[in-house]
This record gives sequence, C-alpha cells and structure tokens, in this order.
Amino acid sequence: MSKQEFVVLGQDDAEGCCPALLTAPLDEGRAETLAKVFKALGDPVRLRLLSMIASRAGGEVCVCDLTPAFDLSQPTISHHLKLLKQAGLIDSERRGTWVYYRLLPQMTDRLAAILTRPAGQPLTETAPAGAAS
Amino acid sequence: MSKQEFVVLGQDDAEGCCPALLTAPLDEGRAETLAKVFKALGDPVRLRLLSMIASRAGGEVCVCDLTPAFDLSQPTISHHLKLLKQAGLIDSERRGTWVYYRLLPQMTDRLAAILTRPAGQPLTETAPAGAAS
DNA sequence: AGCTTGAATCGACAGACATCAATGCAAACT
DNA sequence: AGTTTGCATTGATGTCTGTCGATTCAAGCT
Repeated sequence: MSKQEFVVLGQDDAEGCCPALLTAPLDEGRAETLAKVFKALGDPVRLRLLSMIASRAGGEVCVCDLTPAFDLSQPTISHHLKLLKQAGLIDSERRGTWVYYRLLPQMTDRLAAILTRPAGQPLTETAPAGAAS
Repeated sequence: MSKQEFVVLGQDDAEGCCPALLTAPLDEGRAETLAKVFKALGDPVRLRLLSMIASRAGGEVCVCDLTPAFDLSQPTISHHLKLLKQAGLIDSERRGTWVYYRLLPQMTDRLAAILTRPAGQPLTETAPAGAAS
C-alpha cells in the first residue's frame, strides 16, 4: 500500500537541513517524489479541501462537512481526499459512522522549507530591469 | 499572452499579508489560480529545471545548458520552460542567439509563505493520539 | 544571399486524470 | 435480521497533458 511519501522527502543534506530545491540541482529521484506532492496540490478542489481541513478549529473535519461545500459528487470528493492522503498531506480516522480528516503539518512545513531560499542568497533579486518599484 | 498569474496571487487579506491557505478556507477563484502554480511544480522535469535555474550562480541559465541534462527532446524542454514561465516562476531573456532563464523569487517566496502556518497556530499539532512523543 | 545553430511552435498520439453513476462496505439504529 | 446513513471502491468516459518529429523563427556566420 505504498509507504507515506514524505519519508523519502526526509532525505536531507549532509547539513541535516532541507532537501535543496533552490540552492542545488534536484536529483531525479527526489524530483519524482516532490512532484507527486505538488501534483496533489495542483487541483483547485484539493486545495480548497486542504484549506478547509487545515483551517478548521480543532484540526479535524468530517467528510460530511466537506462534501456539501462542492458541486461535485461524493465519490469525487472521496477520490480527492484519497490523493491528498497518499501525498502525505492529510490523514484520516474513522470514529463511529463518520470519518475525520486532519492536516499533517510536517508535510506543509517541509514544502515551505523547500521553497524558502536561505537568507542572503546571491540571486539577481527581484528587480533586473523594469519592475515597477 | 495572458498576464502573469502571480499578480492575482497578490490579492492579500485585509491585513496585507499572505493569502491564507492553512488558516482560512480558500475561495474558488484563488484556489484556481494557486492550483495552476502548484500544477506547474507537479512534474519532475519541471522541478529539476526550476532547481537548475534557481541554483545557478549568477541566477541565469542558458537553455543550451538545460536541454542536454535530460533524456528528452528539445521541444519538450522548451514546452516545460514555457509552463514554468506561464506560472510566473521563471522569466526569460534573449541575448543574441541564446535564451537565458532565471528564477522569479517573488513566486517561490509567496508559495513558501502560503504553506507556512503562522507561529503558535492552535492546531492539534502533530501528536493527536498515538504518535511517539 | 545562403548557411548554420539555438530555440519556439505545430500537429499528432498515448497515457494520465477528473468526473460520474452504480455498487460495496461499515456502523448505527429499529 | 433488516434498514438506513456515511464513506470508499469500481468501471466508464471525456478531457487534459507529456512527449515526439517536423517545421518555423531568430540571430549570427561565410
């Protein structure tokens, strides 16, 4: 049933920091793994689902609260939730009749770190030519 | 030629901060816009391209340096670069015979901010039940 | 002008993906 | 046991997307 993907994302540099995206060329394997996560985020329905789950006070949402928020069939919502789960972004738990989803902050934290360039990066920085200041 | 997408991403909250993803439900319009950017990142080839461009000292890479790094045809690489550009992640400039690509750090910065939860967020935090403390 | 090289565009095609209706499964309730 | 409600799975279908070969465009040669 395919281990969670973020375990692989955990392969850090020698420094024990974040897998470099903006500071060193990504190798093929990590690119493949990372792409799966970003692909999971690359759909408006899944983004809204993730947002609804993450922003919920208590950290949990029942599927029964998610489904009616969309003009989509229940199987479709279930499918999107499955993809988010396989990407390691959320997890689910059944309690009685209902199933609750919650955010796995480790993954979003890791993505944020990956997209953050180290301070004082010697890039050309923002304004090469005609950017309206 | 479709304006850069990140302009829309710039629609901030009243507080003038980042478009909330983890703290408030994303509306349909922003979800659509954000999804396009994440979709651009949702391919291993494009991730590697972005990584190669971003990590290059000088901040620029010639296409002629990118193409031979892949087992893909030149039109395919050109296609992926186009998608990254349309997503507002990179920009290009022609100098003589060659075309140079460079990172647009505003976009990755914004994504990082979007994926970062505000400090002290009242989430259940990582260990709701049986996680090894 | 003609040629050569670097890069983008076009047209085609196979595989992936979002969506749905129908069905299956799990838990609670009568 | 039978029924109902909540969610997942299956199978089918139309659309999107990654890839290529062929072509075109742009710039610098000879």
